[in-house]
Amino acid sequence: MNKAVVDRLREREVTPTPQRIAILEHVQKRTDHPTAEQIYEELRVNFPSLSRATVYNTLELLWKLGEIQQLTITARKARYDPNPKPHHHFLCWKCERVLNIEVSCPIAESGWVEGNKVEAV
Amino acid sequence: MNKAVVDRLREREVTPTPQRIAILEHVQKRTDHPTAEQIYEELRVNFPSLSRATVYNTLELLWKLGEIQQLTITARKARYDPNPKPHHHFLCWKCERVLNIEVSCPIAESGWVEGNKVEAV
DNA sequence: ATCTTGACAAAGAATCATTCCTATTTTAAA
DNA sequence: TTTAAAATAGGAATGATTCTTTGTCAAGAT
Repeated sequence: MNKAVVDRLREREVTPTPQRIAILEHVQKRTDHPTAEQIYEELRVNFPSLSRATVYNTLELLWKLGEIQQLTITARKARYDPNPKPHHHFLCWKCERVLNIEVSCPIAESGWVEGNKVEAV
Repeated sequence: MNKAVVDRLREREVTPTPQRIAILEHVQKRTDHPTAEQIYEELRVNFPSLSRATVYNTLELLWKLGEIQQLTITARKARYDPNPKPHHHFLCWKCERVLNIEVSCPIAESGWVEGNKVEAV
């Protein structure tokens, strides 16, 4: 149980349920970019009653709150990143791993393109 | 029946079937970034025997051949672009349209990042 | 302390894009 | 033409995600 995570949820006026705390803590601990299914499988070990739907709903909620980021770098499955700030990624087509990459990008930095607000890169 | 398209397929040692010709011609004509389903629905009007599986297989084939590009900018459905060269896109979350954007990008231009070959941006 | 209300979660059904399978048709080469 | 290989049609299967229903829990009112 992580006080910082609990406080963060309260600030956003979201009930800090055990499920939400566990999911946010878990994503924040990871340095890879897990899928919803991977998060579900790993949390299930110590949280057997956890439901897949709760994982999907919570990831969506945390993304909407700006606590985490959803990546659509792969065609079928979404991936999640504990860093909500827009930044670039690299997907290896062989090993399927996703890496953060540092590249200066005028669009990510300005947050605008052709008059449209950029929510993600 | 477009001779340039037929020749292009022959060059790649791929049988220029009516289905493949129709699909490649169709994608090349479009300036938006259609999904496989959209391509299927539109071609079906004049090609009623066309199968969804053929559309999927052909788009995959044309992508592997480097004739078109598959985009994974949206989480669920792939989209296709007649321009096979890596370039950047903008997705509007309201209208779902995808636009090409011009932005100078060291990664797209060099084709490499941290020792890895970049196949798409 | 008990009751009520609303938010949350669990479980599994439903959905939808995509892939797979197989019988049939088409193509290209001999 | 005949024939073997390649390609297609049609529909079933798959898999990620969303939806629906039912049950549970917590906070405030009685």
